[in-house]
Amino acid sequence: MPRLLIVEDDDRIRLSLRLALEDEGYSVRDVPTAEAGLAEHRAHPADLVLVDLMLPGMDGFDCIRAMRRLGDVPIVVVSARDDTHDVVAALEAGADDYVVKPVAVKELSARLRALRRRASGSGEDAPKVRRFGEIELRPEAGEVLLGDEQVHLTRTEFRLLCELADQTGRVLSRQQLLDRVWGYDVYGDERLVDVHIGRLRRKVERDPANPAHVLTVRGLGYKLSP
Amino acid sequence: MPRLLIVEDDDRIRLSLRLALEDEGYSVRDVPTAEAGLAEHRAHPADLVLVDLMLPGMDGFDCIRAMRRLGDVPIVVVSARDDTHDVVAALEAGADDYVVKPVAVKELSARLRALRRRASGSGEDAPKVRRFGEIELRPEAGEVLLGDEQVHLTRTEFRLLCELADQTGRVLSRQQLLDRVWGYDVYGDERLVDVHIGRLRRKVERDPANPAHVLTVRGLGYKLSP
DNA sequence: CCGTCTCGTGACGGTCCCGTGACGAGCCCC
DNA sequence: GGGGCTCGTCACGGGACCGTCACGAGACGG
Repeated sequence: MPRLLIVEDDDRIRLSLRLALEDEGYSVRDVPTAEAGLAEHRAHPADLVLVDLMLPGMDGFDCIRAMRRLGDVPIVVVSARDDTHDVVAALEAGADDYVVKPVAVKELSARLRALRRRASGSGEDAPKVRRFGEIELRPEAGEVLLGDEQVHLTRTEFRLLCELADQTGRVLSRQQLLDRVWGYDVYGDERLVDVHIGRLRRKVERDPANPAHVLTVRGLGYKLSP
Repeated sequence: MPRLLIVEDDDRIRLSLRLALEDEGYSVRDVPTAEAGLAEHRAHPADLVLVDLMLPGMDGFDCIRAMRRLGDVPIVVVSARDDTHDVVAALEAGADDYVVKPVAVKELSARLRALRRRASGSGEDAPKVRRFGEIELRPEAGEVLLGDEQVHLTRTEFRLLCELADQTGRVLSRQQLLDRVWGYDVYGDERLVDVHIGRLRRKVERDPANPAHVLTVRGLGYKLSP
């Protein structure tokens, strides 16, 4: 579930954007100021950021620049001002797109999709099926094979495995996994991750007590080793 | 000089776009039909494509889809129709952006720049692995290799090594290391650092008694030599 | 050469982290 | 409504890890 961060000071617009984009399948967080947006993005990096230009305190341009320094997350400006000068300035600051309020949700959603396609894939179509030793993951089919026999994973276990697989070899903290698997808005107990990791291991590891792929990195989180 | 292909049937608009974008530093080719555009792109692949939607013969949507099949060149639609339905359809077909005529050249140019930045830049960011002789440090994976075998570090040892690595060659005092590894608010015994340095050496040094990289600077602190 | 200071290291008790089993709630399909 | 499946919470136990201390070796200055 892609994570989207909305930075917009108008409560009504923020809420309506949030609802519309949640319908589109995004896990949304929204904040009313640039400062809060930066803090939020630092704590929970988003896959996409929507930012207004006219904000109290730090303005949208500075917000864009600051986020650019943090990473290359796609940024879309949603502004009331239909002015070439603003568009150019926002894009120069590091934004990827600029749409004018009032926005058609369908168009915004299409632009977000286009941007995500461009930002993530960079062209190469993924081989869709990934192997980790004896574990074979087929996201399309929703299947997992251990050796040559299929194992049944619950939805949560499956998504957990997918998220780990998307970042193979990299450590993901419990909080990151909560964000990605359970969604932004869930402030659950981090121990919840442990339980599902355990359940996942019992299904995809030959020796769950000594996992070969779903590894614990003590004090940091979990990772999937190739 | 980035190569830009313009597919636009209106001669006057095509020419003016061409001149404007040549001024912006693009090497421009222009054609009046989708068929010619595809042929041109096949013969001389462009870095960027501008496509009109209303074209005689094959229309812009088909042109976009056909180009998408050829590669992942960034495509910008330049259309007279300001209609959400068209925007969505164009983006779904594979376009990266959609601007409405008459276009402000400055804005178009800024959008092209933003798109090129995104399209090229998404090539992997630096691998972030650092080497110090036989010691290889992979912060993302939470791993450390000595030679080609992985050594297990505890969280504290790992952070300690990372902090030293961040300031390679510079001496860090015990207090600085306490601040960075254990946090500002911890007023622990400075000797604590010694203990962990020792433990670290036993794991990442071939001869812990005569360390080659994790060095003591008597009276000052420790440093990591490259 | 000797006293003092600094650093390395082994041992040990306490703490925190993680794995796991148990349990109840919600959900869906018979 | 019952049974199976999945999920989230909790508590417990074991072990990894940490911080402290003490002792000894080596470095440095006089």
